[in-house]
Amino acid sequence: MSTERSEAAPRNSLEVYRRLREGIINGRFQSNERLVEADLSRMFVAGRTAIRAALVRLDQEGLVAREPNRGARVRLVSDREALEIEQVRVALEQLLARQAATRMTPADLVDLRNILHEMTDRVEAGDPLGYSELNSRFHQKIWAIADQKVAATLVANLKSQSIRFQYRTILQPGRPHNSLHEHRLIVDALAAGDPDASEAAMREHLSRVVDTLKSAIARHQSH
Amino acid sequence: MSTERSEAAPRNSLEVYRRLREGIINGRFQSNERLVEADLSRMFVAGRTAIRAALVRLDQEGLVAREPNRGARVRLVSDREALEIEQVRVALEQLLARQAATRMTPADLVDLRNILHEMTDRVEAGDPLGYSELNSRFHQKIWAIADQKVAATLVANLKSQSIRFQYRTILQPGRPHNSLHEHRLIVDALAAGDPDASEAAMREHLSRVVDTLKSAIARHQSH
DNA sequence: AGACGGCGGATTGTCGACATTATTGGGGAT
DNA sequence: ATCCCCAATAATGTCGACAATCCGCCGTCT
Repeated sequence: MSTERSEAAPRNSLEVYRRLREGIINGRFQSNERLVEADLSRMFVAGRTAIRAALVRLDQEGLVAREPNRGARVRLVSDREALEIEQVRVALEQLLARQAATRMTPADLVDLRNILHEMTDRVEAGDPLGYSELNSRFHQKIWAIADQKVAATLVANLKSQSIRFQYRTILQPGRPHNSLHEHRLIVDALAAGDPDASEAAMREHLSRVVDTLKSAIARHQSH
Repeated sequence: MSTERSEAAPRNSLEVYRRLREGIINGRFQSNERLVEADLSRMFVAGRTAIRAALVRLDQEGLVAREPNRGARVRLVSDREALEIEQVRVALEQLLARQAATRMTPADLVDLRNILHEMTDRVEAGDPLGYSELNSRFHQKIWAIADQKVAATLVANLKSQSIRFQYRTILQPGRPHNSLHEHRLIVDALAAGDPDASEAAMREHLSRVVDTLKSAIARHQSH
């Protein structure tokens, strides 16, 4: 099947890291698939040293699992862990929303409202994928406003780990409509510059996401 | 100065990683100190490959900073970043406390109360270092009860990064006494199995920690 | 037939040498 | 005297080869 997954040669190990990461995130490497260093060394043209460095990094990042003398494989995140990750995300995004409320500028507000309008269009057009994309941009915009590098980095990492579970929540019937409304409430609270309200709105929103993920997983397991 | 910091030879790179990590955390390598691979290779007896792997890991972990072609150095966390880290910790420990409240067993409660008693002793004995140690055990116990690996791992990592700032909060006059009271309130809420109250108590407690850290930093900067 | 033990292929871990890149210090020109 | 350029040096980045380890397979022994 994967006769040709190779690409043009990256010069340095940083490039290898980026490509491997990308490959894992968008599913070109299947979950739990073995990552043999020699193979990767051929696929990307770099030597094994570069591969090795990339794998160590991805291991620490939680995207691959490495067992001593037994090699590396794409890390499979269990349903249980996906839930944990989402719960942590709730906690962190609450913090970010709170912080963002105290730092909003009029320009930021315009940006958020614009994203909101586009989201409305996507919902009306029945385009869940486009909506999902905008959803990401919405949250990232809030991270940027909050200006908390530590929290933002952690959230971004978590997201890359649980990305495969994303579709399970987005594709729920009626979910985009509700989600859109929750986002509006968040923007209103941020616009008012109210930290408590912003945190609460974010919590409300992401708690719903956790709930739908929970039920989606439950349904998935009963099959 | 550092004529002899070397130790017995570790065989594998995992051991190198552990020792280097330990060395950074308890300050045997100063903040911002350059970490030259060849030197480390001699200090620990492993080859440069092992050192390299360890550095990559510690970089991803946030304990060392690596710039391409310019080497690695012990990462210096700024005052600002220490505050961010502590704020993130607040958010995560709230989640952990909430979760712990729903999972408490009678045995867990006994353990927590025991730690509390020991803490009382330390405060009365005027032993802030011993108190600090128990404080760590207290929180770790809650992490264990909560049984959320993702959140617990993140908090532990954050702690290792900001460990140098710890003493600034502990050594404030009157702080241990207040801290002890706050811990009692946390245990009470957990004993009642009340998630909201537990989360609130933890938030109250750690918010105070953030505040004292904030003022300690402000005082430190004015010098 | 089943279990134990050891051989062989495959894969990771380690090392030393070489290539590449930053930095520093000196020499020459203005 | 000052500035700029270039060589010398030191450190990192990369590679290929070798050693150590693990896994599956096969034969043998009970």
